[in-house]
Amino acid sequence: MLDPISRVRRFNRAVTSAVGALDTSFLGRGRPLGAARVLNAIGHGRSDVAEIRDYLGLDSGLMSRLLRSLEDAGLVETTTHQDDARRRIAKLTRAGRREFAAYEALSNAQADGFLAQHSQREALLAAMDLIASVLTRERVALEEMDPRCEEARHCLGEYYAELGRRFKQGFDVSRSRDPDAKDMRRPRGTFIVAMSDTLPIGCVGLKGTDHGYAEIKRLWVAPAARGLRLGRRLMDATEDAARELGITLLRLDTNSALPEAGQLYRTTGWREISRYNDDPYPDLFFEKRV
Amino acid sequence: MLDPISRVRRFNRAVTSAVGALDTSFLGRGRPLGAARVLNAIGHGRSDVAEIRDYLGLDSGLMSRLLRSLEDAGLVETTTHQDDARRRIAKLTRAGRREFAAYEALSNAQADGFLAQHSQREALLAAMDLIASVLTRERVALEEMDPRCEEARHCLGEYYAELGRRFKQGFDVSRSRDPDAKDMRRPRGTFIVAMSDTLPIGCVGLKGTDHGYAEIKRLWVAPAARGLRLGRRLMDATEDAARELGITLLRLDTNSALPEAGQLYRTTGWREISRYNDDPYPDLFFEKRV
DNA sequence: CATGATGTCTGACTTTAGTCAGATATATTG
DNA sequence: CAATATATCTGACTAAAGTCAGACATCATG
Repeated sequence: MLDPISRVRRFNRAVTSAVGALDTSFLGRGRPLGAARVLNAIGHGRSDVAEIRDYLGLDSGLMSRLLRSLEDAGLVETTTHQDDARRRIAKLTRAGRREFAAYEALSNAQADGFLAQHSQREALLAAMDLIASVLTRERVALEEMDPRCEEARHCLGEYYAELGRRFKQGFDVSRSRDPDAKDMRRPRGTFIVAMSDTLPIGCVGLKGTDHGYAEIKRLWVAPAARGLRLGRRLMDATEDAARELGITLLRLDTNSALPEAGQLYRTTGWREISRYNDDPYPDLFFEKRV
Repeated sequence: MLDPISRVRRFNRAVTSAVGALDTSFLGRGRPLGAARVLNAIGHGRSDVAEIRDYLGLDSGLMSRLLRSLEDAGLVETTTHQDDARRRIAKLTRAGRREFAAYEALSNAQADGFLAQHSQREALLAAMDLIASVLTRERVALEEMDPRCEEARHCLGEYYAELGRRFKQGFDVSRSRDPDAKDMRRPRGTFIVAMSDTLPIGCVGLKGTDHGYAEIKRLWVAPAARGLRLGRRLMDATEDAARELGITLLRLDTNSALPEAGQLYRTTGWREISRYNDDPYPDLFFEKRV
């Protein structure tokens, strides 16, 4: 009734019936669910037939027939892969794009309707982010990105906002030594964003310097993704990138108001060192040889 | 990407594939999903065939066949309803109870596994409660219960804990005028619990007095269910109950540290009056004629 | 270039879910 | 009691999803 397992199962029941409703709404366009799923997979940019089959978990015979039915309806055209004539590439036709847009509109309206049902939108969204992050934790992809791209800027914005909340004196990025974007791009360094599906949920920067070491900056994990050991994965990926770039010594600074970060560094081979810069915010300094 | 609708849709995708996995895990017991659902509905105490059919949204022909297949497998036996020989009552046999227990174990293990994936259990559970409450908002049932029952005690415990957090001076129930349970039972008064599936998510008490009015006490809505206008529904139900009991004048006290409550009373026809008791906690007093 | 692996397609099949039109027995109501 | 409504069941049907074996073209590799 009130024990944790019952609460999870209540959630499962609620969500199962909601998902059922979501599926049947797709049937409103007079197309079996299987065909609709293939159409939408193609619309979302998956073009390789084998990839779609894999993503949707379909038998190759079934996949072939579904694709054929979409072709017959004039929604999809297929060509052969240019490097491998066995593989097929599927693309939407003009009519297919129209149809896909209709499905998208349906999905968006549904999502919008769901949000409209609750006055505490932000709480609801945060809850959904958290659950989606846990469910898709196996599929979080770490991607190297330009620190100026939209995903990176989103992460950094959230990071600064959080420092502002957690530091007693607040946080003003212009007073901190804001790393130059080009120092966090290969070959000087790199910037890694953790993507869960389409949502950026964490980041870390590796900033090259001219002083014989590189610095780790901007390690951030979205509140919804904490507890999934994502910080450790981001740090591991950064160390791998550093080794690739021929960097052998890493440094970082942090603040004791962020105890979980200090804890992470201490348990992953970082050694506390004395202050090596004059940034006003940090009060803890670490070093690691990779 | 980061807009609210995309976040909802990311959640939908995550949950859809998880639900798919959940469904197929049910298939692990070599029984089609339809039959498994009927078996589980019976196991969870639904015995009236029409009720099961309605709950699962099945056609009567299909329901009949599924029931027959479970009977043939020796898992279910049916009898006719004693007051109405057209209706059938389904019960699990010993083998059926064993099979049901296996499904339950599967579901519990699954829920437990999900919880184990995240270190912030409470945050995860709160998020699930919130989403489940929004999804099942249409199906919240207001039920009159004994104020001493488990569901009621859970709500009251949460209510006191919340007052403790929100009142500057804290809250000690023994210093407040704790209503006698028998004053919140028919015919003196009543106690209503809002149930969402198996989870109590709100309550309100109607306490009879000997002074020509009845008092509304213990109005509480779970944090996960706020924003769904449940407070208003609970108040409406209490007024209905009062009318049924022949009560024409209602009073209540509250505290200005609970502004959403005061707001609710002011917009639903309550009139502020002067202090009518010596309880140390309230500082606002209302009255309504029904 | 022979051999085996891979990606796709086709035909033949099964299972599951669901629909619809009666048939049957029982209950309700004027 | 007659007429009507209700609950269940049965038979006949369809749609959708999925399975499996094998055909065929193409690719990779020794």
